[in-house]
Amino acid sequence: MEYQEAKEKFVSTWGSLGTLWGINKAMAQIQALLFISTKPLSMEDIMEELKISRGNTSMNLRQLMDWGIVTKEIVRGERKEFFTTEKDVQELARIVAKERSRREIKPVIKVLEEVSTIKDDGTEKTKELIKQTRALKHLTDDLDTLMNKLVNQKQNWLTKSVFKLMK
Amino acid sequence: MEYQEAKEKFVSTWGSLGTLWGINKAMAQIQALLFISTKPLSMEDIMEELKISRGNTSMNLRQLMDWGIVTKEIVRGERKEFFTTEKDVQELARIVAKERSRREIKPVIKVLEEVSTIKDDGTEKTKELIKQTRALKHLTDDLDTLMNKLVNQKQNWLTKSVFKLMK
DNA sequence: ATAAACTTTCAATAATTATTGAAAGTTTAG
DNA sequence: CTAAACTTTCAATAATTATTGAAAGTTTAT
Repeated sequence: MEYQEAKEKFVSTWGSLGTLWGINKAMAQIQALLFISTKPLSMEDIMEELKISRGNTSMNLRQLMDWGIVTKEIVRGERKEFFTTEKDVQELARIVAKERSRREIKPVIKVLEEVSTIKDDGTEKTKELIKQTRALKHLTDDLDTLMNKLVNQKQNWLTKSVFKLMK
Repeated sequence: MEYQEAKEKFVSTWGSLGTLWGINKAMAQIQALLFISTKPLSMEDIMEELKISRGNTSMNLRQLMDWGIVTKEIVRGERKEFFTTEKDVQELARIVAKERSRREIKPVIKVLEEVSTIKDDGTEKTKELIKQTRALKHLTDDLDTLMNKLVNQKQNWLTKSVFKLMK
C-alpha cells in the first residue's frame, strides 16, 4: 500500500468512525487529516483534500475548536488561517472523554436522578421503574467516575490502568 | 412527578441516548420500555405504548435480539410472542461492551494495523502517517483490552474497578 | 477610506436514515 | 386442509442530518 492509498484509507475510516465518538463525518475527517499532517493546514488545503465546500469546512473547524481538539495557528507572512490538531493520542482521548462526559453522560444522569426519585405510590410498576432507573443511574455514575479517573491520571494512564486491573 | 410522566421521560431520554451506545431511537425506546416493565410485552403492547408501526417494531425487536439484549418469551395460553430484556444492568453493560468491541472497535484496529505497517519510503509525511496511526492503534488496542477486562470480571466489576484505580 | 483577501452564515438542496403499511410469509387450531 | 392469528419483509415515504454556495461579514494592507 502506497502513502496516498493509506492516507485515504485512514481518513475515511476515521471519518466513518466519527459516529462512535459522537461527531459527524466531515468533522472526523478533518481531524484525521490534521492528525497525520506534518504541518498546519489552511481551509483551502482541507477543502481540496477532502473535496468539501468552504462552508462545510468552516463550520466543522469551528466545532472542532469548540471541542478543544483543533487550534488556529498563525503562520508568519501568511494572511489566511492555519489549523492544527492535538497530536498526542492520550491527550486527545482525555479531551474527548471529558467532553462526552459533560455533553452526554451528565445530562442523562440528571434525568435518571429525577425519574428514580419519584414518589413511591406502592404499585408494582412504580417500584419497578424506581428500582431499574436507580440501578441504571448507579451504573452510569460509576462508568462516568471511572472514565474521569482513567483520564485524569496524567502519565501513561492507560497502560497503568490496564496493569492495575490485571492484579 | 407521576408514574406516567416519569416513564415517558425515561423512555424518551433513553431513546435519544441510543446514539451514544450506537443504536437507533426506536430500538433504544423498546429496550427502555421492556426494562421497566413488570411483565413481558407483546408486539401490540409495544406499538401501542410507543406509537410506532408494526413493521418498525418487528425490525427493531429483531435487532435487539441480534444484540442479545432481548429474548422471546412463550406465555402459556397465548398465541402471540412476548418479549423481555435483560434486567441486570451490569449484564446489560457487559453485552453492549462486547458487541461494540466486536462490531466497531475490532474492525478499526484492523485498518489501523494495515495503515500503520505500510512501507516506510523515507519521506517525512510517510513517517508521520506511520507514527500517528501506530499511536492510535496502541490507544485503541489498550482501550479495547481495558473494556474487555472490566467487563469480564464477573461480580461487581465496576465497583471493584473503581476501587482498584483509586489506589 | 477602500479594496482585496479571507471567513462566516444560512437558506436551499442533497444525502442519509428511519418509519410506515400493506402484501407475503409462517404458524397454529380446528 | 384451510382459515385465522400472527410476524416479517420491503418498496414507498417521511424525517432528519449534512452539505453547498453565494451573500454578508471581517480583517488587513496600502
